[in-house]
Amino acid sequence: MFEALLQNIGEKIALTNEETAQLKTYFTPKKLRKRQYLLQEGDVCKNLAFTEAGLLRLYSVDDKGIEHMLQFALPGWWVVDIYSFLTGEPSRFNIDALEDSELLLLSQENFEAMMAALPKMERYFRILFQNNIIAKERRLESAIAFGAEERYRQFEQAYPDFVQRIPLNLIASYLGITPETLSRIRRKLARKN
Amino acid sequence: MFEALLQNIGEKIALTNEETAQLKTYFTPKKLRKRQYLLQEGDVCKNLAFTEAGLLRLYSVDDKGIEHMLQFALPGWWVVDIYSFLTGEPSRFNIDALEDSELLLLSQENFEAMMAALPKMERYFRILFQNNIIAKERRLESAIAFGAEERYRQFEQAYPDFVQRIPLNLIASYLGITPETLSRIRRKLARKN
DNA sequence: TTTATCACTTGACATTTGTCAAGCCAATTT
DNA sequence: AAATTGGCTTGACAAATGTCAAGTGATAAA
Repeated sequence: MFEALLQNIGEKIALTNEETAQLKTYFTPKKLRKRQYLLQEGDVCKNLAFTEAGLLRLYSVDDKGIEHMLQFALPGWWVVDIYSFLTGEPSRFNIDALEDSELLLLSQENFEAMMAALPKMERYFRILFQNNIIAKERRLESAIAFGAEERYRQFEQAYPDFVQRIPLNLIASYLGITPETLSRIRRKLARKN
Repeated sequence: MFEALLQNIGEKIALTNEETAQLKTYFTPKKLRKRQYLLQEGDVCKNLAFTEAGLLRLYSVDDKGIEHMLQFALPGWWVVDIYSFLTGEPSRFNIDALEDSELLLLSQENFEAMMAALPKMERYFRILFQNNIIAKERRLESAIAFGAEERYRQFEQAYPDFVQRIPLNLIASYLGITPETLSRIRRKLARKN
């Protein structure tokens, strides 16, 4: 139930057995069915969510009803609308499950209690935020500096797991292109090899 | 010399006069001339840099020698290659001055000493990182969900100062379009009003 | 088992954006 | 003061990507 979370934390900081036992008390397990919402736009995002099993997506819907994938969350990944979480304002995003999933939820109250009780976790989250910034910088650079084909190649290289697990129409959206364009790119790349 | 920095910090946390005096000791002032590098690709980014006056840019250069603007820094903004700063690896980015500028530099060593001596600054930087993530999420969404014209309109709205201060060819690069396309978009928008 | 839906691909055509070249004007350098 | 460079715009054409429709096969629902 906590395997993926403890492994993720263990990669960044060392916790004693007592600390680990205490840490678990701050999290609330939650199961989602495929297509079930964790967060719906207009609601406040009240939890940080860690993915223990399954697959989630965070996306927005524009004026025309078109969905734009902004993030996927495989096991080992956190997913949250950080703006809504921090400000308490209603979110512009949706989070739902692409497969039946198991999450560990951390409310803001518990987040702060945990930080107070386990100051090592400040370091864990600072590293997490920093890694998040680095990943976003890479993705931003990809988005503005490269065409669709190169963005797909970089995506395949960075996230080989994703291409197996996630529908191509959602990957296309994540890359900012249409499914037709992605299909043509894949055909072209397949012919090159 | 520290006005913009202290104002920026004061917006997020409260420091006593003693703490403020101590804080200043961790920073090294630096002046850059227009076009002078702060960071050149291949070098390690050793400092967090706060912009007291002037204007900087952070950019990469691709295989074809084309520059891609990733960030601008007006007074009140920090600029750093966070990956290189944290890992000590050579940077893929460049930082230089678009105008004569004054910076306050914070080395990694001083960064950690300051955190130890002034734990309030953990909160300041956590808020900074969080705000950074939020801004990048907005920008990513803009990049993948909207066409060039809409991205320019959002940029104008979010950063009215930038359009006055920054050459249009650099803004075009930041938006992931060519100067010609930006020029046509501006002409079209001017005709709508 | 049958029907419906979803994911994916392909063709034909439209739109957006890029490339190249040229010209103008302001700013900078000599 | 003159020459050079940089910033910006515009025209003509090319390339990349989007849109719409149709078809196939797998998966899910009835």
